[in-house]
Amino acid sequence: MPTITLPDGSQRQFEQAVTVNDVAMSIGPGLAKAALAGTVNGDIVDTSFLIEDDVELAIITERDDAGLEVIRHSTAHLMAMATQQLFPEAQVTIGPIIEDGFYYDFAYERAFTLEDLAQIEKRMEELAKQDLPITREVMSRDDAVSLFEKMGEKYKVELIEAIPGDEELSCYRQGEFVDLCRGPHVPNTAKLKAFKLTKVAGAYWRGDSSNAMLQRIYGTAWANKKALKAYIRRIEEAEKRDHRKIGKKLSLFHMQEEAPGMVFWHDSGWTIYQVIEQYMRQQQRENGYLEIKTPQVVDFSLWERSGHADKFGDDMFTLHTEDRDYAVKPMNCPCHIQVYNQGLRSYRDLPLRLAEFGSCHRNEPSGSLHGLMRVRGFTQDDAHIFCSESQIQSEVSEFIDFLHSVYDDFGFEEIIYRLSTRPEKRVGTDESWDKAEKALALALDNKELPWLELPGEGAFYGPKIEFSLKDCIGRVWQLGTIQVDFSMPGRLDAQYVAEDGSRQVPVMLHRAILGSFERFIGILIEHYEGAFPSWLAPTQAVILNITDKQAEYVKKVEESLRNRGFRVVSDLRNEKIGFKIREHTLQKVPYLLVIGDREVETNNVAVRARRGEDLGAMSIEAFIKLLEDDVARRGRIVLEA
RNA sequence: GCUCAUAUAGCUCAGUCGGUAGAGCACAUCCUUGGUAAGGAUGAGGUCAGCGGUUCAAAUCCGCUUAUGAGCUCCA
Repeated sequence: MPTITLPDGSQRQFEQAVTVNDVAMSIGPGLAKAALAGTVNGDIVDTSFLIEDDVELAIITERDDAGLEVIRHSTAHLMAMATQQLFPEAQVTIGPIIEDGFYYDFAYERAFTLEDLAQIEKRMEELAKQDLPITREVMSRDDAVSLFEKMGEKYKVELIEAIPGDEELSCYRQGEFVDLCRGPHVPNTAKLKAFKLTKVAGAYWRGDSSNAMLQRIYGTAWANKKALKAYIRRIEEAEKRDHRKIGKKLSLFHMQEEAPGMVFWHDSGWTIYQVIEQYMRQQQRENGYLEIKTPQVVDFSLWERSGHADKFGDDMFTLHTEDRDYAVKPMNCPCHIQVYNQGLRSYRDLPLRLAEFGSCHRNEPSGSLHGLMRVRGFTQDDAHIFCSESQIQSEVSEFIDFLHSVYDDFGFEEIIYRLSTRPEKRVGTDESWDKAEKALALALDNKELPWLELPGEGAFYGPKIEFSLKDCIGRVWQLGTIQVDFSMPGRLDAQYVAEDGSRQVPVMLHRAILGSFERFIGILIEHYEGAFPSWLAPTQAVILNITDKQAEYVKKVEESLRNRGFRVVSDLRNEKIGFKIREHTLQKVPYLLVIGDREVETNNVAVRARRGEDLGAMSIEAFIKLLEDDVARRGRIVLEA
């Protein structure tokens, strides 16, 4: 005689065991129709789940996030069913949900084409309309193995065999399609009303590049057609932020076939780059860093000693002269240790923070190149902090504060924090690793930052924190990082004299805030959709004449703004004012100063802000003040008073 | 690096069945001097990513190479 407590606290009693669906029905037939799943004491279950004891129950519908996840998961099954009907030779593997959708990996003799996708989607629509009931059955692991063996699903068998022998497994069946799955699923295929297959791509079995390549079909699924349409529109809008498109439109940079993965910066893009570099230089100076500059081409033997040649030799660009082999540096750290090693260091010198805008080259795999986000030639705002173990904690903590103040200036709010911990192959004692990981975790916790642990993802020489941001379509890119290194200083003979006169090996913290200028600017372009705040905008204001008569006055205004250090140009072309305004608005210039006879007579400028608002006529001095304030604000988000 | 797709004028793109290319914008010249998102006319501009093959004939079909895109792997 179960008593069921609903989310609003109300209770219902039943004479005998009931399913989630029965309970929903007892509340109302509308709810029963809308029910996709339930949560029983916090665990998500099918609507067919039989409740025998007193429980807390919530009915899940498409309005719950969990309901949407169930829909997506069931849509993945629907796709697998449709695919196997059309391509009986295709074997199923895994089909999880992802952000906004799902995918399913198939083993098939050839790649699916876009025509195949359209066909699969059509079959899915048909199957959904058939309103096939989706049923759950439980079986032993061995029964499951023989079932899928009989069906010739060898990947599925491999998956099941990895599960402990005594565990019970569940299978879901719809029509003649069966799949091993934890569930839950929607009660019938008619609940799947709004989906679309989006792309097809190869993906390695179990994510291992030495395994076979499977065919992955991606799809998106929503509660209804309206939400699906809204999603598609959202993606289309997001794609307009693509830094490659905006970079071209605003002529910030370009790349070309002769230098894959290398950036040709145009004057506008280089202006942004330079503003950022000068800003970082200033910030570093204020935060106790010493700026240095080290060579880009260094004898290969240094990379052998540092361990880079061994681990990353293939990714390094090398040069050969008659008698020597060199490498173009892929990282700055070995060079920074060379600077550290000049002269005998004392514990009194620590922490020593050496910074460099270090130009690095890495021969990244061709398939991984991506606009400015992943390039082969880039410049890092790199620095290495040489310190004692006892200084790690405070250095990491100070660094995170520094990073936040920089990100605030760029208006970044949604930072993803990740802590990568010890990998299997590593150097250093467990004791050091314990200490370093704890120091990093504590630094994050002390600032109450939400972070995710990536076990085993640390570098071989030490754990690291990654600070990442998302691009316009949600891909995550690492910008900042701080990494503890127990290995390299020792390998390259860095030492200091401790209080007791003994020689000690310093700990090295690798750290970057922007990461690389290239990637950072890529993210920045997408963040601002090309509409840079005044301090970064390549051109801060354009001065426009209405007719030739005002040309002289325009030049005068231009000169007085230039003299105050602003980046301004005048547009004296023989075009209508509306035409010029349109053009510079599309170029996302923050301020347009319109000069007609009225402004010349009153010695004013008429100011139009980028969004189209008319700030009215003002004196040149008043505009200078306005722009100065705007520049001083940087990209900080100003809360409305 | 792997799978699939793509590559046509400076940019965005069209080009049917194989018959040696077209639009809009941009650019140049001229007219127009116009008050807040496109004034008008005329003109120039490409041997269709590169190499090879099939064919009387290739932007179009086939192969290779390069680059780009999406995803996978990788990312010190």
